[in-house]
Amino acid sequence: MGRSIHVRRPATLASLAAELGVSRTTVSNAYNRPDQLSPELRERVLQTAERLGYPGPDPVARSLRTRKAGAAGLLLTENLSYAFSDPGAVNFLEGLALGCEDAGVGLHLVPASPLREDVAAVHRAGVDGFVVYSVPDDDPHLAAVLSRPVPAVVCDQPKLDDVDRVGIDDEVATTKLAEHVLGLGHRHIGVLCMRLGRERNDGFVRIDRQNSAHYHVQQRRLTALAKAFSAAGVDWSKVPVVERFEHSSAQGESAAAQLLDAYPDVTALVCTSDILAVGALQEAKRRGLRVPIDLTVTGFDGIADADRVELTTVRQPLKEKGRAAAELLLSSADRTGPKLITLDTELVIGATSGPPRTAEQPWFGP
Amino acid sequence: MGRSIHVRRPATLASLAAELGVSRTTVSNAYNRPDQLSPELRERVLQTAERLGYPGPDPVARSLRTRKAGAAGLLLTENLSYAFSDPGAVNFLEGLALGCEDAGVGLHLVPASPLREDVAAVHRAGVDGFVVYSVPDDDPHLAAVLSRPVPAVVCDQPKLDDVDRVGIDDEVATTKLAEHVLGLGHRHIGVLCMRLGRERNDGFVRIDRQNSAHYHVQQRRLTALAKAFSAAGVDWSKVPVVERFEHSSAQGESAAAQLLDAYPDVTALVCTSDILAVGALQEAKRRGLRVPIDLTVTGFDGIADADRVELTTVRQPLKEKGRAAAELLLSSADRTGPKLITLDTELVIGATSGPPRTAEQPWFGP
DNA sequence: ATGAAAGCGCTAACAA
DNA sequence: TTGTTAGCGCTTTCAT
Repeated sequence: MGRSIHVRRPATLASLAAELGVSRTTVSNAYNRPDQLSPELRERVLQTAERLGYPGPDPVARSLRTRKAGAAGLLLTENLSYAFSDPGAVNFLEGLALGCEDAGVGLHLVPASPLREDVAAVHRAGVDGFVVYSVPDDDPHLAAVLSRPVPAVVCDQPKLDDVDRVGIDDEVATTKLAEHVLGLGHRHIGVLCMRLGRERNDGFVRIDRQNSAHYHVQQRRLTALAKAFSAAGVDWSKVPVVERFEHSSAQGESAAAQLLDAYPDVTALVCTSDILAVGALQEAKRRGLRVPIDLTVTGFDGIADADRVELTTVRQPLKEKGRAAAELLLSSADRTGPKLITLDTELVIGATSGPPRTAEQPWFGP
Repeated sequence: MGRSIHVRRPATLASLAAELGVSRTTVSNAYNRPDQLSPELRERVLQTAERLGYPGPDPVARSLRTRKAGAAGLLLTENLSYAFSDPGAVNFLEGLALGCEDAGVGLHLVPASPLREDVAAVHRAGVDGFVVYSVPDDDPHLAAVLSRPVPAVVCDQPKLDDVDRVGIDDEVATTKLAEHVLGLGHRHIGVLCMRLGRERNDGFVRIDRQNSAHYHVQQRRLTALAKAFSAAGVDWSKVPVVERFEHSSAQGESAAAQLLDAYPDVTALVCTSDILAVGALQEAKRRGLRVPIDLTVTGFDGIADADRVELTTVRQPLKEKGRAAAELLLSSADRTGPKLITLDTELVIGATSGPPRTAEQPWFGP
């Protein structure tokens, strides 16, 4: 299998046709429409191709001609490697890959680093459509995707009226969770959330920032919490909310520390992601707080680690979301109006939530 | 951002040029060489583009012209979703994605399902090169990749003389591991390995199959074990080796069961992957075998789960392998001969290996 | 069953 | 600074 043969692209479909003394159509047919020519001729074409080192029709030229790239683009708001390091993203992508594979189309991960505003990569991608995974509404890469004359499907966020989307009902899910925590009796609650905007803001979040968040999912979760808490008589403006730019359990740890330092009377930590919650559990452990006796911790997503630590959380069908996104994208040609797919979620009550230790509910410790 | 504007691709670079009364070069320059024309003209071009709904130069046409796709292809031997479900693959891909992103090139996952021999997907991919991740030497997709006039880099396997490769020294690593197990005193050893060929063969493996394996990595590990065991006086032909086609801990479990049922006197299970080893540990637990007192279990790879269960294993730098593969591929233009990168491995002695409990070698515990 | 003609949309010399 | 000229390599009516 010598690579040295291919030093310079030598043969083309045209040169092969010339060599054979047939038309280019015939050679093309030999590859694309075997039934359109005699088996003998086809064999002769293929043999000569082999001899000349002709590697078959050039995919790019073919794409240009057919206006089909045979690939779906994927846009992430994070570094590309996030696709393989964040458990939620990995699950989503597994489903997406499944869907693409079934349809025989490739999955083109676009190198849209959030650092350099390299929108060019979006324009350079030879794809038939894009899946956009959870980006802020002001992401320039998103704008670039939407400016391209190919269909797009958004997963989770942002909510765009005229673009297909697959997601969950964050309000319903969050409300269920909030009611669970409130139902346990918690009234001193702290919240840990993921980034709300493209600029780094590690720390407490005021109401105005919550309301102007560019990450719709986080915003909706906070809004739902605010609503549920208020309904239970908790003054949302007094509920501490700590934001973290990076999504890692280490950041969850530090966020929990920051919150508990400032609000030691908090009895429950509601986290808008499992990763953050896992970090919060670490921090609780470090402080000698027993979960859920001294502190209730909840997450969101339902990743494998959540199961492992028996986290109380909302499980969402990440893999199915990926599949649905693929199907939505690949069927978008048959449709006219935008379509929205909302998948179900499930409240999972684990071992990390319990009633608070209050004066009313005295607890006789070890 | 109405998508309805783009019902039919209306504007092209040429039509835009015509509208503006300038040449196509000028429009092209407005996008690709801003310094080659006056800012005012450029602005006028961009404005008119906006007005006409011209989405910028078509990426495919540009690729055809420039002979650059701006993407690296990835070929897996498994379903595409394997890239996101196998921990080892995920780690490798994280590194690969990192490397691609740094270079600003996309990562095109090729839908090369092992079921349908859909080699066409390889031919359809508009990429500047391929990374081939751990495939058998007789994989038709691999042949398709090598037939294309673009560079290729193989990760791990197969070993091809004239193709760049990044891998580890499986023989050295396996030998270290074998010597550790032998050094503990084990002489009744069983082996669990991954698939050795493209056809399913779940069960015991005879020598001839070991020697004719198409998965070089597995083969080399077995060979190294054979050599080390023989040197220690263990008759390799009597060492039971169980193969599993699917790579999952459930399969590791059943493989361990199969082996222990037939060879109850085995005191150590050497597994050629951590995943299999994790399954073996499960099975040991199910049988009430204490590890490492009743049974020693070792793995290979160094995935996160291995740490979690304190597995004795060989840690290989999976992420770095990905990075190295990207760098190798993206620099292959500057090189002439094929290049081989061999990364270091580390023997990690965890809590799953210990001396055997035998009559001949009484052991005085801690 | 095969061939001729006509581009797909773009960029890169080179010239002006 | 801008335009002219030539393709990149292929597929696809339509005619033979």
